[in-house]
Amino acid sequence: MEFKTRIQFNLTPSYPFHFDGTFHKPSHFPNNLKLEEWESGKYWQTLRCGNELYGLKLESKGTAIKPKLLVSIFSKKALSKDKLLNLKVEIIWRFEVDKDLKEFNEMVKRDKIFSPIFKKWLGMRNTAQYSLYELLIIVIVLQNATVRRSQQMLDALLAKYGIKLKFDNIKLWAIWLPKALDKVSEQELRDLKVGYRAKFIKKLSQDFSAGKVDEYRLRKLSREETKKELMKLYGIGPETARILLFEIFHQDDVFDHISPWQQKIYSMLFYNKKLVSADKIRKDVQRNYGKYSMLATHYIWEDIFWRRKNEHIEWLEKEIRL
DNA sequence: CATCAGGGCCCTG
DNA sequence: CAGGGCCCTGAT
Repeated sequence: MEFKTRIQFNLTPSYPFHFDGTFHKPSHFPNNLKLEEWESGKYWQTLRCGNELYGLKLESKGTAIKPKLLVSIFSKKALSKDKLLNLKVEIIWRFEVDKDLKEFNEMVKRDKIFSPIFKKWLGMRNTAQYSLYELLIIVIVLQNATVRRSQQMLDALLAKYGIKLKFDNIKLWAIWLPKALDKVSEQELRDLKVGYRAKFIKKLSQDFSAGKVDEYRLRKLSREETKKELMKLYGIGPETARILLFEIFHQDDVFDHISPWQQKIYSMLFYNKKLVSADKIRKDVQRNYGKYSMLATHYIWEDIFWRRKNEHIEWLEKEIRL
């Protein structure tokens, strides 16, 4: 499928703004059938907004003092005014274009250990690249699996049910709509070697297809209410809910659940020690960064994965099991 | 060749 | 609320 119709507009992000830190998250696992593409100053992804699919391209324009985003939206046919307005609102929300980082930046400027890292990524946002359903699929293939296996599962699912979209001379994949799995049996999903996750994917897709989950309503709830609603979903426990709260609902303080593999990486990052108790890590991070505990951790976390692109970090390689 | 844990969650007792 | 089971893979 190719989208050739294009409409462009500019957005002015709140200052300061860090384009590359915002639109490339090196800690995310790379599967082969790509959902997004990035190079310095440019970013492409397929974009789900309601039941519609678009191609999205973002480019860094303007200057460091006056940052600007050039947004290009590719679609099958010309967009109505309403849809365009909706998309603008959605893009601003998803990528935190308007985020007020003043208080956060003031706080981390005084950080005794990590202020250089916060300075380096000044203006970075935590983005919601995906719709709730899309990220649910991704986090489910992450559960109880090594990175390589997660890649295999997502690739297999995309190859069978995904949509290959060409726009701006680039080919990317998009995750199917929930209703596309209406007539797909649990066994057919199992045949893609997703194991017991087939049941999760099937049930979740049914619930979304039946309109039982309203992402836009959840955005308006408090953190605790949203978490409660998410945990009701079949296959969604505390860890998955935490990821969703941060990466979809922009809750900056969800540093409550620390899994064993994260504990090992945090121990090295924060203390340069092999293993610090999860309880101590949680208390220290919450005390140091308060309502920005997850956002602050996100900066430090992504920074080490950026460094990994150019240097070999022995202890990290050991923790990233392929 | 077997055995086992892994970017968790569900279900049972 | 603790513990077993779950799918499949690659590591040992």
